[in-house]
Amino acid sequence: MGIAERKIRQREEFRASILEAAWLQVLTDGWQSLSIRKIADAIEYSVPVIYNHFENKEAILLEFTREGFQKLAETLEQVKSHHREPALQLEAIANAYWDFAFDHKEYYQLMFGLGIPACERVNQIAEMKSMTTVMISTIAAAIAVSNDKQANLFLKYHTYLSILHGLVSIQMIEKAGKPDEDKRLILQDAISGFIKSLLAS
Amino acid sequence: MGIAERKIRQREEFRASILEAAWLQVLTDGWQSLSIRKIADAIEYSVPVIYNHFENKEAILLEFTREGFQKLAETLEQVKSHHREPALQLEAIANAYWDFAFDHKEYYQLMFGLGIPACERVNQIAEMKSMTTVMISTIAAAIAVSNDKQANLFLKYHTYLSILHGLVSIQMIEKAGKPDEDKRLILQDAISGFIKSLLAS
DNA sequence: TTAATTTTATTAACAGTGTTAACAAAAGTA
DNA sequence: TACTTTTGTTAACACTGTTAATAAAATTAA
Repeated sequence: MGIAERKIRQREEFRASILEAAWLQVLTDGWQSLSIRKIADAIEYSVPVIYNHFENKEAILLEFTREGFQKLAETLEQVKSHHREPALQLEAIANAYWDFAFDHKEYYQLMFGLGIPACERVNQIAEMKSMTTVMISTIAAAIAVSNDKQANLFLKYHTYLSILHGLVSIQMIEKAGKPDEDKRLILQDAISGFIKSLLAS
Repeated sequence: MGIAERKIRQREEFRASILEAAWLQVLTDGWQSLSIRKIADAIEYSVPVIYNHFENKEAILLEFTREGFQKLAETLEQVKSHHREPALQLEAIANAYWDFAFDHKEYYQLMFGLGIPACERVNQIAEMKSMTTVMISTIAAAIAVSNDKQANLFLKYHTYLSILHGLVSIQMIEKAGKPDEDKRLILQDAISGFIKSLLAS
């Protein structure tokens, strides 16, 4: 009796159609405004059927997060295989990572919990300038005593802030882990590398 | 007639009490679960009065974001003033930035739109391991051909990922700006710095 | 084919959310 | 005291995620 098999297949298809409708939603209006009701509407079923296939909304987002990491990993592996030297590989991976993030913004934001609300917010905040100013002026002073007085100030500032923010937010995602001392080590490592290359380049 | 003055003062106080109640909420349950109704409850007024002082919920969060950047800027300025050498200043600022982020998590998450949903999500995702593996293995290979074979692999991996994620997410926040080429330059700069220090240290 | 059972889908509700229109009460002014 | 303005409340609208009760359909057993 192929009935059981067909049923399983149909369930799978149904599940896929939910994800498809959900992803369309995400691509259209961002994952912030994804709603169970809109998905139900799109697939022309009532709301509770969705709960037969996913425990809750979070489970749907989790699915996309998984997909995202899988796609990213594939891409990085592929790109890596195009080179032999580790240095070139690291460079290629970095570029691919960057491209992935911007070619699949919705995935990336989901994967790393970027909440965007701040996006519109942050750009209308004068107070941010004070922070920027402290950093930029200090970097300017560093460049002034460095071996490369022509270094691009804004670029270096941007790199500095990005490193800091990256360290912090990755750390916040992996919330549990590591004692304080180990975390501080990572910070030391990244920043001393930046400073060294800033002064000596 | 001091009536007008008193009224202004009262309005100010009311506004402050809203923010106070809201902030208590944020500290208790995270900014995700801040709600106008809970604020109204806390200050023992009806909901719409809040809209006499803030255009909407976003405006309240914006206020906190502002506060956050102001506090951070103050801290960084202060810390900077304790040193003369730019290199030391950059290091001190980095440490202070780090401390601020973890001493005032709620502020930091608000300021940079960290959405936490992913926090619980990301830690239950096997697929992430593939990405991690690609990066770690490549860095291991790089260390193997470097001048410091004893370099801490996991630390270097963490730095690498943090730099990438930091670059991406800062870029996403400042969404508009800069042409593609300039952005790529920032990536190149940060990554080549990392690789150089990895190979030559 | 009919009867019993299991699976699947729907309606309707609960408990929240942000926001606002209509109205009542208090405070200030003439 | 009468009028005007400010301030506050009630009640609703339009959403959200989630679920209990129930109807309908599909499958199995007799």
